[in-house]
Amino acid sequence: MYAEPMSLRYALLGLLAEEPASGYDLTRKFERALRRYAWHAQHSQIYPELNRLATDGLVMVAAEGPRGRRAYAITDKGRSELRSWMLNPPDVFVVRHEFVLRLFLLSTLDADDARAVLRPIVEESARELATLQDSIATNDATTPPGALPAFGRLVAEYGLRSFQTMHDWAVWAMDQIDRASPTAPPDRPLG
Amino acid sequence: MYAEPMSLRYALLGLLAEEPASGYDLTRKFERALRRYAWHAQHSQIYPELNRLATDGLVMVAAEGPRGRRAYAITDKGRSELRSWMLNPPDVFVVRHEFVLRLFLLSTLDADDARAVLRPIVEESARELATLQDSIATNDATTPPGALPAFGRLVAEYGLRSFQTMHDWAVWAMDQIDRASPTAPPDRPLG
DNA sequence: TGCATCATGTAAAAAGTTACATGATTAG
DNA sequence: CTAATCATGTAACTTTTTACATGATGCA
Repeated sequence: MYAEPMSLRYALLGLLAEEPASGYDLTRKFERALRRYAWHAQHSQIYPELNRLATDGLVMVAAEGPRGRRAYAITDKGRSELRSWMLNPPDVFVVRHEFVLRLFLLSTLDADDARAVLRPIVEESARELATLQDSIATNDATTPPGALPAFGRLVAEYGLRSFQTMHDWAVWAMDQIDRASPTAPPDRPLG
Repeated sequence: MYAEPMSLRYALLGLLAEEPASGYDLTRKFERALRRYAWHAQHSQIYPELNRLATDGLVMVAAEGPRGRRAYAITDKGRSELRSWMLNPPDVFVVRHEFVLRLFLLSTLDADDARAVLRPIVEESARELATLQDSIATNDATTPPGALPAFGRLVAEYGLRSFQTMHDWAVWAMDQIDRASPTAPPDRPLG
């Protein structure tokens, strides 16, 4: 009876609920913050959608700047639509995760190829983890001790834990493969 | 210079690398196994793609059955294309995860609404976790002890750890919100 | 003055979803 | 005999990507 996907619409509404932004700003937020974890959208999709949101009265032009810049702000109507979307999650979430798809297909490779796929995952997730840990530490240090943690902190924690999980899993998986079919004779100490 | 996404193509190739299957079988595999974790595709997308894969010589009709059923098998060419795709991951993976998007937007809600969003996550991830743990235990029990673990086991482990992470995080997040703004006066024991 | 970045759009093509359409086989 | 499931397709529509297109501002 009803459709209700259109996550892009709510992603934009959500970002504008945090603070007013232009299409250009929003494009950068997707690229920098959302893309690797949650959702992506190009500017060619964002600008038309902002215009539709404005037509529907969910956002409004809050300020104009140089080079035709238009900063949008969410309206009360927009805020209420966003809230109702947030409080009514679907039964199954849309998931499209090429990394996990590749995990599923690891079984099509032999042990050496599988190791070659896993190795960079171990390395990159370790790097990613360190970066995140660092930026969280910096953030926590600047927050007054004992004060309420900002919501952004919750997302950061989720990202941190997810990378930790990925890293630990990849190390474990490598080990499983090594046990099943060692490349070289294991360098076993005496005893 | 080159495009190279078309993950659906490789998802199909990968599933067919495990065992021959019909479009109908593949549709069910997406629905049952891949959809919640990695990727989804409808039969209306699968059938045309299988025909294209056959035209390109990456798969072939291996068997015909009742009701016009056609079981496809991967060819050597298909296997080699799949391998090269697997060994050449992109710099950034395609990610589209409505659940995580909603996490990002949690900051647009007040504490009560945020709790209302998190509560079902805690409950559902716990259920999911129990189901997965169960099916892994059953699987591990039927596998000869000390034998090489099948690759499917690696994916199952990843799923398990991911749900555990989600669950633990959601519990932690609820607690953080409670600390910042308790709903009712905390039922604090004397002392 | 020239280059990077800011800033917004549209058009064409590809990918994905929903709806329409049809028929065979099998188990109860 | 009839309902569920197996089985494959196409059409219309929506969403997303890639490419085309243009110009202003600020900094070195």
